[in-house]
Amino acid sequence: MPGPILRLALPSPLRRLFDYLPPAGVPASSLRPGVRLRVPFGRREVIGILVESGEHSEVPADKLKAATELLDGQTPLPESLLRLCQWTARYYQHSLGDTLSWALPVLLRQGEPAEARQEQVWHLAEGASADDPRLARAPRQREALKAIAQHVHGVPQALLGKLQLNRSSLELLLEKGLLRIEIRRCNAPPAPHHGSWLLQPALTFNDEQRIAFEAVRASLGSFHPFLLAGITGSGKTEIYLQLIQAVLEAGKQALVLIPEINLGPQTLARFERRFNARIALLHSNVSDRERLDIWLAARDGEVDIVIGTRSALFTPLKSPGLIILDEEHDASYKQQEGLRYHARDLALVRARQEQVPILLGSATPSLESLHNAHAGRYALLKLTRRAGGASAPRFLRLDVKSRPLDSGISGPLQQAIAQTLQAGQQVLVFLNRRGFAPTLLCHDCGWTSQCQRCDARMTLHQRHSELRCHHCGHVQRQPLRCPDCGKVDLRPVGAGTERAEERLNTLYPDYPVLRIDRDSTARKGSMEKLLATINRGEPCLLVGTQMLAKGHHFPRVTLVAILDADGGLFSADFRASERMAQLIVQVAGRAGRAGEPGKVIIQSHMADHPLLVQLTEQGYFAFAEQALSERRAASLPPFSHLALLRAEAHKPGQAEGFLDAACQQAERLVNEQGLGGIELLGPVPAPMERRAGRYRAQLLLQSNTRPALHQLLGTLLPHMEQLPGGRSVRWSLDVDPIDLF
DNA sequence: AGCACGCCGACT
DNA sequence: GTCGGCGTGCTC
Repeated sequence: MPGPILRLALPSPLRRLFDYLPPAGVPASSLRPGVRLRVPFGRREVIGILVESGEHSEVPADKLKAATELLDGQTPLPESLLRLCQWTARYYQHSLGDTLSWALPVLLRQGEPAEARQEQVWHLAEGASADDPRLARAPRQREALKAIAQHVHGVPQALLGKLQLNRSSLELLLEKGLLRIEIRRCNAPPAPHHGSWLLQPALTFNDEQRIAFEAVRASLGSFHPFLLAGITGSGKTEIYLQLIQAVLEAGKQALVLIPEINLGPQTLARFERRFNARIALLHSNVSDRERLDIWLAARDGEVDIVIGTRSALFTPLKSPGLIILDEEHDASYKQQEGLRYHARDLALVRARQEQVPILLGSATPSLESLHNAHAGRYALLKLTRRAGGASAPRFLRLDVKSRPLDSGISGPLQQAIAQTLQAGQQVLVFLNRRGFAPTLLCHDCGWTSQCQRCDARMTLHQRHSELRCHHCGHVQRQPLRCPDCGKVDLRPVGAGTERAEERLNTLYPDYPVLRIDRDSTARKGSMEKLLATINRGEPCLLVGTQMLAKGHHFPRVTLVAILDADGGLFSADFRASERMAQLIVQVAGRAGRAGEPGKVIIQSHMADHPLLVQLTEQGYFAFAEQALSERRAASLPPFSHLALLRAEAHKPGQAEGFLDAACQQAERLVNEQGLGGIELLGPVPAPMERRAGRYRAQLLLQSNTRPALHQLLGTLLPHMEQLPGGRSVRWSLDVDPIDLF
C-alpha cells in the first residue's frame, strides 16, 4: 500500500530525493512511480519524478510541502527507462533528478503532456484524378488536387498554408470524394504500406557474414553482447540490416546508435531504401517538439527503427528487439559535460535490463571492448574479408627525421602525390589540426600568440585573418606587427589543414584541392557540395582532419598521406596511441575500394616505433594486443578502473586546495573501510592549467577493482558536497574518463 | 543549479 | 545616497 509520502527526483545537482505530500484531491492509486508532479522547490516551482512512496519522512512535518499538480494521470514514464536512469545515476555518482533531465526530452521536463498529439493529413482518395470531369470548370480545385497528389505521405494540416492551398477548394474536393483526411500522430514516421518489410532484396552473405548473422539472430529474445570486428568494407551494415529485418519480422523494434557525425542522413537513406517500416532519426538538429513526438511514438510502438546519436540511447521502446551500436570505438559516445556517461557502456546495461542482444560494431574496436571479448564477456565476431574483392591498402612508414618538411609535406611524399595525380587518381592528405598554423611567432622578440584566458597558443586562421583559441573560442584579428616590439616579422609556426591546402595548391596547380574540416564544412550544404565534387572522380587532392576518416567512401582515392603520426606516439595521454591507430586504420579504409589497391604513407619522426610497426605490418588487431599488454603491465584501463575529479576556480590554487581536502577525505575513507588496491594520484594542476580564465586541477582515483572504486565514490561524494569552498570551486566527477585533460 | 540575502566599492 | 559585485546558505 503506498504511503502518504512521495519521494521525488528533482532537477538539481543534489544527490538525494525530496519528500512531498500528494497534491490535494489526487487518489493515491494514481501516484505510481514514474509520474511527473509539479512541486514548489525553494522559491520556485519545478517538475519532479516520483521514484517511490513511503509511510514516513525524516523531514520535519512543518517543512513538508504538498505537490501542486499531477501531470501524468494515465501513463507514467516507462519503468524500464526509470530503471536505466537509476542505474546511470548510481554508476556515474550523479543526481538522479539531473540524470533524468539529461535523459528526457526537454518538453517533458517543462511539463508538456506525455501523450501523442494528433494531426489531420490530407490525402488523395483512391482512384482520384485531376482529369475528373467534375473538375473541368474548377481550376483551383484541380491545382489543389495536383498539389496534394505530389505528396505520397499526404499533406499535414499545418503545411496547407505553406503550399498555398486554401481551405474551401479542399473542402469541395473532400465532398466530391476526391480527397480523404487521415488522423495521425504528429511527426510520426509514415505508416508502412502493407505487405513485406522489404523494399529491396537483401544481399548475399559470405561465410563470415553468415556466421556472424546467425550468431546474433539465434540470441534474439535474450541478452547477449556481441563485438562485430569487421575491417572497412567487410559488410557490417548488411549484417545490421538483415538482423533488423529479423527483429521487424518478430514484431519488435530496433535501436541503432551512430557516432555524432553527419552520418545520420546517409544511414537513414540506406535503411529507408531497404525497409518498408517506420524509421525515426534523432540527431542534434531535431527540434524539441519533434524529439518529443518521436520519443512518444517509440514508446507507444509506433516506430519500428530508431536511429540516433548518443542521447537516443534513452529513447523508450515498447517492444525492444535489438540494440546496434556502430563504430563502437568512437569517442563521441562519451558525453563530456554534466552527466559524463558513455552511451556504449549504458547500451550494454540497457540491453541486459531489457533482455535483448546488443551488437557493437567497428573496424577498430576499442581496447576495452577487445578486452571484454577476450574475457568472454562479449562474443567476438570477425569479418576479415572485403566485399567485392578489393584488396587491403599497403602501408609505408616514411621517416622524416632530419628531412626538410615543406608545410609538413616531405619530398618523397610530394613525389608520390604527383605520381598518383598523374595516374588520374585522387589523393587524401590527413592532418588532424585545423587552421593555418598552431602558433604565430615574432621572429624579432620571441612573442607568441598566447591566449589571454588559456595556457595555450592561439591558432592562426589566415583565411579570416584571425587568431583563434581552440580551447575557449576567443577570437581576435591577426596582428600585422608584433604586439610587444612592434616589428613586422610575425611568422606562422607549424602547419594545419589551411596551410597544407595552400601549399598543395602551389605544388599541384593543375589539380583542385578540397579542404574538409570543421571550418570548411560549417555552412549548411557545403559538405555535400565537396562530396559531390569528389564523387565525380576526377583527380584531385583532399586535405582534412578526422572528418575525412569517418564514414564517407572515396573510391577514387588510391593514396592516403598521414602527415604527422607523432602525436599518437609521444603524448602523455595513455590513450593517444590507441586513438592514433584507430584514426590511421579508419583513414586508410577510405582508400582503394574500387579494385585499385590503396597506398598509405605515414610520415613520422619515429617511423620504427614498435606500435607503428606492429600496426602497419600486422594490422590493427596485432597492434591492439601489443597495446593491451602494455596497458596490463602499467595497470592502466581496462586492467584498472579510473575516476577523475576535476575542479576549477577563478583564483589560482583554489581548485587544487579544494581537491587537497577531497583527497584527505578519500584517504581517510580508504583506511576506514579497508579498501585495498586504490591509489589517489594528485591533486595536480590540469595539463592545461588555465582555460577560459579558470585555474583547473584534478585528482585521479585508480582502483584494481570496480566495486572498491564505487564504494569509495559512494562515501566520498556526500562529504564533498559539504566541503567548504565548494561554492567558489566548480567541480565534477568523471567515472571512466576517456581523456585526462 | 537557481535563487535569495547580505555586506562593501564607484556611479547616475 | 544606491546599483551591483560575488561569498554563503538553502532547497522536502
